[in-house]
Amino acid sequence: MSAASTRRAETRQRILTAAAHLFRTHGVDGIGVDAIMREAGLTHGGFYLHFPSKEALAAEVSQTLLQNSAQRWEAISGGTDHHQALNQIVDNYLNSERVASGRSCALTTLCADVARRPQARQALDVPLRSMLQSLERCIGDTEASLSTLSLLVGAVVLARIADDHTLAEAFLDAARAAILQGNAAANDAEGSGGI
Amino acid sequence: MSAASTRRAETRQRILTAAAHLFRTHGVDGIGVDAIMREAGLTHGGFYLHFPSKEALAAEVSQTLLQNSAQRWEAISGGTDHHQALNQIVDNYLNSERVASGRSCALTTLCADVARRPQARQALDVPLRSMLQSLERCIGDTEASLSTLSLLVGAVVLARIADDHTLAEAFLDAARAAILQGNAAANDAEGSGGI
DNA sequence: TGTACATCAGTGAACGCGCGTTCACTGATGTAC
DNA sequence: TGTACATCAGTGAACGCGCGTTCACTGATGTAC
Repeated sequence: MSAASTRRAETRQRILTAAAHLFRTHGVDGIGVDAIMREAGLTHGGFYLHFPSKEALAAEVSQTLLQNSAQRWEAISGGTDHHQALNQIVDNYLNSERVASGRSCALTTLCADVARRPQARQALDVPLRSMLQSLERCIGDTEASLSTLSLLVGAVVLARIADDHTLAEAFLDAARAAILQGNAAANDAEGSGGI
Repeated sequence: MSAASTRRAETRQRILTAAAHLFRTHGVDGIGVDAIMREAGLTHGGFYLHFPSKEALAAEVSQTLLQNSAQRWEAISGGTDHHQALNQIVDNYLNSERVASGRSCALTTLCADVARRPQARQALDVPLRSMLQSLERCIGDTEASLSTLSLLVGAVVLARIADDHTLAEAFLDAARAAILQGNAAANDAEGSGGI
């Protein structure tokens, strides 16, 4: 039983991985179950042994992708150097190679698909709040963590939309500068207030 | 000829309007030519008298929607009171009713569709740069206008993704506060520097 | 250790359906006389 | 002003195709004796 169920879980994972890649590249409505199963090395008929529907798969893929981000942020923000943690999160998020190759955060690659799917939106609630919490741990302010996440997401979305590579980079650079400078200013204010 | 060509142009416009509504609601891949033509009060066969393909329609719809935004911003930012102009742009952009009803900026409703379509991305280049120019006229700094647009776009994208209405509003409110406070700080710095 | 059977992950044909696009046709409008 | 004809926007059937989902079947693996 154990060996069989392990193999089953591995197959399921292979489908999730293939779907994550193809959904991010083509959008949920831009790719079929058939293509996903082929990328996972299977035939389409077996899909329903692992997932009740394509919609359910879309929700689970979105959730899994964002959970991964959330866990990484939690690990990074767990240390003592909050400034360095924020730096690491921001640099990783705004990395232009990741953005250009379509491996940027699920919030930016699947935003439209998720916004239209109540099931997927609900599945993202927990990891999204977790990411906000990690940011808040770094920054120390709730409102600033909300606007910082917005800035990160918006910069990547715009970099993906921008037709010109230079403009795309400019969005990423401007966001990085705004976040780090904004946070430095907040630290200064806090520092001077303390003295 | 004039009356006929006017009617033709009106029909074309009706298709564009219907497509804008349905693409924003369901995504480009989530709605068919048939449904668009039905919403425009026509049958699907006539579509190709007005557009060479569905892809071309998607590009033109995206461009038209963003051109409208760009023109509004240009008009608003054309006045003398830059601070009030920025206020107006931001309040209009982050309006929670617009966001909730799916009538938010095309950059946030069609972002994924556009990012995947080179033709649409190219069509958005001019209006996107125009919006940045309008922001720069209000704010007076290139980098700040890039990060301000990112903040606006990101907040709306996240508000659309957020499953909880309270969280959605929080993203919009935090972005508004960050932009207006950031701009006030920049004005202060400029003022003190001048003296 | 070897055989018989049960389980069940995976296969691939088939389902009804909607897609994007084409095309022969219709019928209202505009022009020529 | 009235008639004959040309134009062309719009119709709707048809094209091949891929979609999401179902299901009878296969065949490898695991269990019982």
